[in-house]
Amino acid sequence: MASPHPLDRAIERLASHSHLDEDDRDAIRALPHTMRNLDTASYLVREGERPEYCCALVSGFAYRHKVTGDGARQIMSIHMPGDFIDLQNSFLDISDHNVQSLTRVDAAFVSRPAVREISRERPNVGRAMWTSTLIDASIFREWVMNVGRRDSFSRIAHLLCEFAMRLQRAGLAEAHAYVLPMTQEQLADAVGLTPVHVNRVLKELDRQGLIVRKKRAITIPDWQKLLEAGDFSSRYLHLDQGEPHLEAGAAERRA
Amino acid sequence: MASPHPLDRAIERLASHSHLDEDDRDAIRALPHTMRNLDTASYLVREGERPEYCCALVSGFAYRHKVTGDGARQIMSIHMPGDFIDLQNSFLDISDHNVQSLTRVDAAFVSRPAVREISRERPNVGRAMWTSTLIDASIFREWVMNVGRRDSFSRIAHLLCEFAMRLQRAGLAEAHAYVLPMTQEQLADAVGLTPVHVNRVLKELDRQGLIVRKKRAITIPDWQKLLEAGDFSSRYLHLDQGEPHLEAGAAERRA
DNA sequence: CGATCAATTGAGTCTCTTCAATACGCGTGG
DNA sequence: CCACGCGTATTGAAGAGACTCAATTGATCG
Repeated sequence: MASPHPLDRAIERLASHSHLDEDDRDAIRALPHTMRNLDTASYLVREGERPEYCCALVSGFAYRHKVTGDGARQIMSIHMPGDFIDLQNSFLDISDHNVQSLTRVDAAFVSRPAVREISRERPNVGRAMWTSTLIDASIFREWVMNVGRRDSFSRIAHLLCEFAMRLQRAGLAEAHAYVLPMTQEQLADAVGLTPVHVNRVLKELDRQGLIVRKKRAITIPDWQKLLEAGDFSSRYLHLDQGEPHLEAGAAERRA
Repeated sequence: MASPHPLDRAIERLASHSHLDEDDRDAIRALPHTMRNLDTASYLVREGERPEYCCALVSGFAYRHKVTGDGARQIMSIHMPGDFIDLQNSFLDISDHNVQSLTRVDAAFVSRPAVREISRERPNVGRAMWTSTLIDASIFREWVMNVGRRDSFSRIAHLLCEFAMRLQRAGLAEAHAYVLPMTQEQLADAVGLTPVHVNRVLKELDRQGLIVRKKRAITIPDWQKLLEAGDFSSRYLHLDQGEPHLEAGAAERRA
């Protein structure tokens, strides 16, 4: 057991869906990187720029977003410690969106060429990174549906479920109690609603006993009920991914 | 110049953003595959199933979609000849969405193991495929924004622009005149509106002279005006991708 | 020439937005 | 320690965009 390395959490995340042997892990740890501590609302990536680095979140939260021609913002994903944020950009030349920190953040910046090289030299690593971007894409698809076809109530419930589930999987919180690291305005931009309406829906979720709020801390008294309210199924998170001996049935049952 | 091969169009698509040498192309052509001709509305992939094949569209159109708990459908992308449809699934075990044909379709089915093998054995091919899924993901992000933050008018205009642009890039139609291969109901499911409202918006786009309709054939008299109406910028399609000697400025200028 | 599916149109309704005011929480400076 | 300021959250009232329901037209096909 080596001493803790800033990329360990990210490595574990990759390993949770794709096989990595000890050499692969060491190769990732050996990736030249610079650690940076960033203030809230710092840009990690800017739309239209040519990113030179991929980065992995070590602590803190970040979000991906775009802005329409008339200034409306849409958040397309939220990221937490252990997430690689910019594998997207490792092979795309010009960034098509922004990534900004939601809180203070520690991030490890790895140069693009280094990422490209490791993904070529170490097939396991390349595959793990590809898989990771495929799971991200699956989450985008779910968000398209969330924003396109669910009403405000389930839309917000759904986001709360996803966040809970992912935090738990990452070992960062219990699924039934966590702190949502964003303002209601940001929440609104994530679900395609106005902050005012988000406020009312949160109040209603609370009133119906689906969540309990204390500032931004959320407690979920009855997970099952929130899942139903949010029309949430974790399939799109591909949590069972990479457990080859699991029959399809087992994955089904997990709901 | 070999005789035409069903995968040629897909190969050209990959090569348009990632370098492939003659050996790489031959390797793709040599991929064992079965051609299938499918009726309209056939499933190419089903949510919850364990896909055994990746497929490339040779002719016809298809779409990706999911269905909410109460039966509302959301289309998350539309695919055309030359698109690899299921690289997504090459490394994800359980499909998180459906893919269904929009028209009659010819598709080349390649086994998952074969795809995984070629992507490992031939780094150029692996990289091209990865890049292709990254571009798909970029399109999903744009759709999140389209559905989340644009009103019905620009939302539909945006979709019409995207489709025009992609058809043109694929050499399947002129950008200013093409046939939209879907019903208004499907269009509605793609933009998160009702068919009734889509009908009204199309009528309005027509009335304002942004499009001319003759059945499902669309003509665009003034491309610039439609771009503006749809708040459309092609950046997210990453068309300039893989032209390494282009400075950032050139990409900027393309709008 | 029905039968069927897609497109179109009208009328009334509802979710979510907009505008606007107020309350709350927290850090800063006096 | 309190006052002020600012960002965030909350609440009310009115309006608008999109939906629902329902009927009609049009196109295609056996």
